[in-house]
Amino acid sequence: MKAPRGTQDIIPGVSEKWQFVEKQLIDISRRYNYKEIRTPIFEHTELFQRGVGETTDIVQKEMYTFKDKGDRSITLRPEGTASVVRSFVEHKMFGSPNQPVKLFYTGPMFRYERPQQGRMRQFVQFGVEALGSADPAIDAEVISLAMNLYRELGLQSLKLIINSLGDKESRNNHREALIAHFQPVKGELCEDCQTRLEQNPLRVLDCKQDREHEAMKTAPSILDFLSDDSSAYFTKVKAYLDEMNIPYEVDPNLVRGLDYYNHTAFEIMSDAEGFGAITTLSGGGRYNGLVQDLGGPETPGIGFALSIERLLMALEAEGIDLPIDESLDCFVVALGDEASIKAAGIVNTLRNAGIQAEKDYQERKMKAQFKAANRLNAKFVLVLGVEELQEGYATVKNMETGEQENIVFDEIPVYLEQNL
RNA sequence: GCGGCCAUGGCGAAGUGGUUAACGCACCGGAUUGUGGCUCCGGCAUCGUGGGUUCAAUUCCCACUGGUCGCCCCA
Repeated sequence: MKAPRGTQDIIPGVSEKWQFVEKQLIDISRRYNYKEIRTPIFEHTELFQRGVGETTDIVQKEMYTFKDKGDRSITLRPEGTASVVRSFVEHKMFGSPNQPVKLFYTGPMFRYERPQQGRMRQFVQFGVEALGSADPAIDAEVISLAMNLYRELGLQSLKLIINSLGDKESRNNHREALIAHFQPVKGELCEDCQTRLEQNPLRVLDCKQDREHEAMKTAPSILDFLSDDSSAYFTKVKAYLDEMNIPYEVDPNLVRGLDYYNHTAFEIMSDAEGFGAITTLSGGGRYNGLVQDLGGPETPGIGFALSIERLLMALEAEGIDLPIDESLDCFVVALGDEASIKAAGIVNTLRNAGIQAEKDYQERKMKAQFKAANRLNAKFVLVLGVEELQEGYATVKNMETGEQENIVFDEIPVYLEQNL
C-alpha cells in the first residue's frame, strides 16, 4: 500500500520542520493581531461554486466532489477563503465591535491535478483574511505580513508582484475593450483562450501559450481602465508599501485564478535557483463582493494564502537550515533486568521533572545502548549496573566531554537541570 | 488533462534471459564479559504490482500503480 497519488506522509525528520515553520507563521500572525479560525475540511459543493467561481479551473476540473450517504454534494475544500467567508457570515462576525475581523488559518486543501514537485493533490495552506475594511492600509498590511513570514524565516530571493483589477465599473470597461481587441484575432488564439474570451476575457491575459501573440502585447491594460476611485485606491496601496519599504513590481497582466478578486491582487514568487517550473509561493488579493455573494452584508475583504510545501522548498533552494533541536537530554543505560526496572523509574521521574529521557527497549548490550544514545544525540547518559543499584547512585556521563561522576538517585533531576 | 524519463535491501547505486544479485552508507552481532564517535570480521534483497513471451524473466513485452520533468494551471 502506498499513500494515494499526490499525497505525502510527513514523518519524523521532516515533521520537525513543519512544526517549526507552522509555529513561526502563527507567532508572526499573532504579532499582526490575526486570530485563528478552523473551518471544516469539507463543505457543500455549492459554496465553492459560488465563492470561487464557475469559470475557474478549480471549480471546472480540480475539485474533489462526492455524494455523502445523505445524498448531499460535498467537496473537499480546494482553498480557504470561501470557507472563512462562509463562517464569517454564519457567525455574524460582521456584527463584532472589532472591525476589521482579522483571521488566519492553516490546513490541508485538495485539488485534483497532475502532481509534480510543489504541486500536490493534498497540500497545506496557511492564509489570512481581513474582513470589514476597505482601507488600502489593510491591503498593505496583508502584503507586509506575507512578505515578513518569508523574510523572518530567512528567505532572500523574493519577488512581490502587484496589480489592480479595479472595481466593477473598471472591470466592465476593460472587459469590453479586451473583447473588442481580441475578437478580430480570435481564431489565432489557443482553444482555452477562445473559451476564456467568452467567459472571462481577463484570463486571456495570463495565458502562457499565446504570450508571444502580438495581440497580447498590444492588449489594453486594466490599469488604463481603472476608474478614478480604483486608481486612487491602487495609488494609496503603493504609497503604504513604499512607506514600509516593501519593494514590488507592478504587472498589469497579473490575474488571479479565482473569480472573486477585485482591486488589489498580488503574488509572491521565488527567484531562487533549482526551483523548477513552479515559482509562485503565495497569492492573494481583495474580494469586496464575496461576503455579499455568500449571503452576508456588503463587506470588503482581503487575504492571501501560501503553501507550506513550497515555503519549505524555497528554504531548501536557498540552503536555509532551520534551527531544529535534534538532541536528547538524557539516555539511561541499564544492565540486566533489575537495572532495567530501576531505569524505567528514573526515566519516569526525569520526564515528570520536564527532562527529556529515553531508555533501551531492545535488550541491547551496554555498548549498543551507548551507540543508541549517541545516535540520539544524548547530552547525558546514566549508567545503571549492579554496583550502582547496590550503592544507590547512577554513573552520569557527559557525552560531550566524556566526564562522568556518581550521582545518588534522588539528586539526578537536579543535577541534570543544572548541567543541561 | 497531454507528452518524455524512471522504479533493484532502511538509503544511495552496479548488473545479467539461466545455478550464491556487485559495491558504499546505515543497522545488528563479534573482536573488546560495564561505556559512544576509530579499526577489523561476520550478518542483512519476495529486484514496484499484475499479466504475457520463454524450457527459464530481476533482465524482453503489455497494463496498472507511484515518482520525476515539461505543458496547463496554481499555492
